[in-house]
Amino acid sequence: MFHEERARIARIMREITGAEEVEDGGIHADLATSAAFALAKIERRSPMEIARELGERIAKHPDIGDMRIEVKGPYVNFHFGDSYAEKVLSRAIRERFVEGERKEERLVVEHTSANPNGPLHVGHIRNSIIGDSLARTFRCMGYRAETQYYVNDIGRQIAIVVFGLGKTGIARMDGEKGDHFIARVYIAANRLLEQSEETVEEIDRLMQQVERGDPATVAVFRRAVEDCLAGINETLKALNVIHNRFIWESDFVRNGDVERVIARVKRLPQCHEDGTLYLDLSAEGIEKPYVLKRSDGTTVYAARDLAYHIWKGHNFDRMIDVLGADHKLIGTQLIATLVLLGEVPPVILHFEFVSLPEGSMSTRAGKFVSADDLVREVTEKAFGEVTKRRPDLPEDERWRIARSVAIGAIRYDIVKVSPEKSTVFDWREALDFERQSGPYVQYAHARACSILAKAGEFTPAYELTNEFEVALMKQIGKLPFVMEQVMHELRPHLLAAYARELADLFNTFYRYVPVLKSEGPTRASRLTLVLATRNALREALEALGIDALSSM
RNA sequence: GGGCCUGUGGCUUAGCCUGGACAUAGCGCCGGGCUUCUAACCCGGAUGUCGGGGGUUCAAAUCCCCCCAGGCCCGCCA
Repeated sequence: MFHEERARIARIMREITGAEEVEDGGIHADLATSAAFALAKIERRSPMEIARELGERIAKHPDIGDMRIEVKGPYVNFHFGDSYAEKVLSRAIRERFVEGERKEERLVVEHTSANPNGPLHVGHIRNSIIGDSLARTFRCMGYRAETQYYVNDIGRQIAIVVFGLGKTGIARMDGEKGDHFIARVYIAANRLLEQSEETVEEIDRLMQQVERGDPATVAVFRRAVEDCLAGINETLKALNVIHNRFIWESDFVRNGDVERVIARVKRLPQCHEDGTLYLDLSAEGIEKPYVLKRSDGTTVYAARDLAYHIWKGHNFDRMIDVLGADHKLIGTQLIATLVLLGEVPPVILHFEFVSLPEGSMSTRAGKFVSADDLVREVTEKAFGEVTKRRPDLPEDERWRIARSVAIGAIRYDIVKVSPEKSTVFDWREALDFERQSGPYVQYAHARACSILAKAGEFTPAYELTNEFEVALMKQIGKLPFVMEQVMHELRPHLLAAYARELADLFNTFYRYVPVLKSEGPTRASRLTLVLATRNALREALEALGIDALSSM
């Protein structure tokens, strides 16, 4: 595997030069080092001369095996030896390719956690897709990763919904999803809110009642949140997004955790109570006060979030939160406070906003493209494409494929962009199933499956005879390395790029290298390569939450 | 006004943290390829002041400083 070879060179470099200087060889080699430049400065000799000596010393190292060392100017290049193909392919054709031994570390990935005041829109699902892909990658690599949706069921937004349910007279339509119904109520309630100040007081009163635990109010809140959440969950399921648990914010109020953490916070010297209860974190470099209680004694989201994270910290070894860039300030405040309390802070992955061509999205203003609309449109387009290509298939089979293709297109389209980039939602791109897309990768997988289905039994062999086969095998060998990178850097888009490159290489191989028509050990080797490719594609797609179709 | 993020061919985008050998790919454009394992495919071509300016370095898309443009945040919302 690539990561093992890389680690080996790093070790050898460390022994010889004292620094683990290894880099990707790009088009020149599998791995390379430019350590000669740094040494040239210290030793005051030419980098070429040093590279030459370095190359000789590395070549003599007992651990170098059959790796070929090549000195090119100031660079020392490493080319994997003949044994590499068998190392990679014999491993990749196993039932589970990347998964190593099971890790004991317990992870919790919190993602989506959208307020239950309407359906998920194309901004929310960026959170879901990044978070779900991350959790899946951890699981692929043998970690125990639980995903949680933190349900804000007692915030101001929900109070507005409850108020609206009583005042607007809006009723749920036949067949309407709960989340879409709640959104209509929420939007209408906000209109009323803009008109009079008394309504604001009414909402404050609702929030006080629910926090006190007034049974009637609690029941109305609960019902509204459940209706909305049922709709949201349906959307998430359609997107292959899995939440292991929904954690209700109000539980931390009811079980006393919130009061307990407030009591602890009060003992901190940074805590102040004048009107509101807040922390002055300016010594931590945060100028904005971190308010935990309103002047009417009710808690704000921050207080409940603190309790939630303390609970997570006690039940998991590592916490990862996926949050929008708008949560950066509050995220820093949360982390600083947890540290002051001697608790474990989460690692927060922030992603930048998705906007519409006409401006930013807003549930309150009713300006958004819902995930449900997106899924429906893309599925219909996909159904058309499937029908065009496979008119022979029965209709339900075509719909099944279309759904998988649509989710592949949507998830890939979103996950492929680095999280720190803000994006503008574009229907044309969302509906594109061509080269840099999920369906493109799914298609490569289906082609591999098709060959294997026609091949019958074969004994694995590892004799690669041309550049197409070698390039493909090398890309397969990188999958564990890429997944490691995704876990360390919390950047699932790297996996999307990897999968696309793997599909590229396979498609080229497919075009130039006949498999079923070849014979003897060549045929066995090519089938081994196809099987390895299928496994690598399958596991990469699995980590991206995209169905690995065997036919499309 | 302050903070964080972003700025790479007409459009979208990788690389930036961890500086190195001709800057990644897609769309679009031009030209080819289905009597060969699914053409949601493949091959070739044109297109780049890596926002601008300084600096550090043997070497800068990558590090530092300044400026410009866009997004987000700066609530007793979440």
